[in-house]
Amino acid sequence: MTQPIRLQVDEKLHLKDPTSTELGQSVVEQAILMLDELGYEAFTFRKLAERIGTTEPSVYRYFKNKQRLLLYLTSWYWSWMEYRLLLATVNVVPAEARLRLALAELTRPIVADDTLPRIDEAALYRVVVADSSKSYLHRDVDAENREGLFRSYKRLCRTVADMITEVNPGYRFPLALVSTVVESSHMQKYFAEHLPRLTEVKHGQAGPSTSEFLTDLVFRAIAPAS
Amino acid sequence: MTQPIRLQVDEKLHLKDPTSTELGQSVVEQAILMLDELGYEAFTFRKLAERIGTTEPSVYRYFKNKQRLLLYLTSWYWSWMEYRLLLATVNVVPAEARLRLALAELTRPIVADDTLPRIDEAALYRVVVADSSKSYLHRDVDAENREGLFRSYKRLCRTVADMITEVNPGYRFPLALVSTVVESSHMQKYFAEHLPRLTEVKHGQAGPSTSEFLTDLVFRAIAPAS
DNA sequence: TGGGAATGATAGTATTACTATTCTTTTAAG
DNA sequence: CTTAAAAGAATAGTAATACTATCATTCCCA
Repeated sequence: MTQPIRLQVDEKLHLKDPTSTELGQSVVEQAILMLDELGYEAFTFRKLAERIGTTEPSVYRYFKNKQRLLLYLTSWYWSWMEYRLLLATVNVVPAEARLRLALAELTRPIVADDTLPRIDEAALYRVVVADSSKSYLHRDVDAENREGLFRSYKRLCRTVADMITEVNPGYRFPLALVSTVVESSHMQKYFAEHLPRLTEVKHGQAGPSTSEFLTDLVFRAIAPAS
Repeated sequence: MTQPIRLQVDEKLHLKDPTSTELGQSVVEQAILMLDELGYEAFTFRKLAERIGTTEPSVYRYFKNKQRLLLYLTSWYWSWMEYRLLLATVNVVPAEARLRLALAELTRPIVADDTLPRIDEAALYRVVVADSSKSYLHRDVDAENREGLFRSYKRLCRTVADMITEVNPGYRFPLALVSTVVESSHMQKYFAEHLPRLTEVKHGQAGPSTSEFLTDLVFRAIAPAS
């Protein structure tokens, strides 16, 4: 059995550390499930409180509002992704092989496992696919960015961008390419399921995968001109 | 002076055609400006009604809700984009040149002009950049898709995907590539302005442009293996 | 045992999204 | 003209949401 891991997220993302109490853990655990079931718009702190048998203000004690809770969950997800990415590449030396493994981690759908206690990884993945962009597409981005709340996302992108630069130091857009790939990997999954005319990637059946598409895209993009 | 153009959008996007009355035109005109100023979340029909000197139910007479109004505006934008794209490529025969011109249209930021009466194109562009993904990232996508409300977006993607296939019939992911490019062109602009550590593209200053990044990306991606 | 901090519950408020109903104007027929 | 039907717009709601001020309880250390 693998060790349960604990990931750090920025303190400013919560008012009170939800991992420090039983109630806090329930809040995070059930928030993931309810966001997955209801979607971000229909999810409310009142419904969440009812479900875990507590009251609205108790939830507000942990998170300022639902937008911050979403940002907490996505930040946690990015940190977890970076951890998995480092784990997958730690013993690999050749730059191209490292990048290939990193891309495989970045673009592969998450299925359920139990490395993380009380976290439904598959549900969290679906929430990230459908709603992560809403954590920065709003009026307060600039203020939140000044507070450093997007650090884990930036760090992840930087890590992969550095791998690209190692493979081809002459490529001019490593960061833009990585952020495009990360967002596209979610988008293609969402399109395959809901707007299938926008992609060749298939939902839940045999067919070309997002991983194939994006891995091919990256290696062709950064290949030195021949 | 260029002819003012009129674009068709699906009838189901509105309850009553806003172009058919003075009030309807004001609703669309001011909605664009207010969405740009306030962002999608803070924008309400009440505020809009107040601004144009009418009442909430009068606005609801034209659009079912604010999500439909957003979808109307983005659909209109995609139709307009396709129109511009056809205009730019109509007299060009070589497949590669056509694709290059299409990508230039797709990825270039919109600046103000007066071809469209009562529409602030630059404001609409900013709204599309910041909020267009919210028109499909919600619970009702599947129902709205069944109603055909995403047709203009699909048609645009298909048009460009066909251009890619003409350049290289062997490329396996034309649609996925186009939807990635379209979304990325907005995202890179948004990141450049709000989260600049996620991209090499610069906001409002000299530096590599989104067009350069994405044009390079597409042509490298579809280049036949040498 | 008693005072303060931490936690939680009660009961609000302002705003939002939306609607049922009424009022007014326009139009069109007799 | 007159009047009746239809269309358009305004009034005045409601239920739900996002949050908060206040009050009550428990816990912990002195």
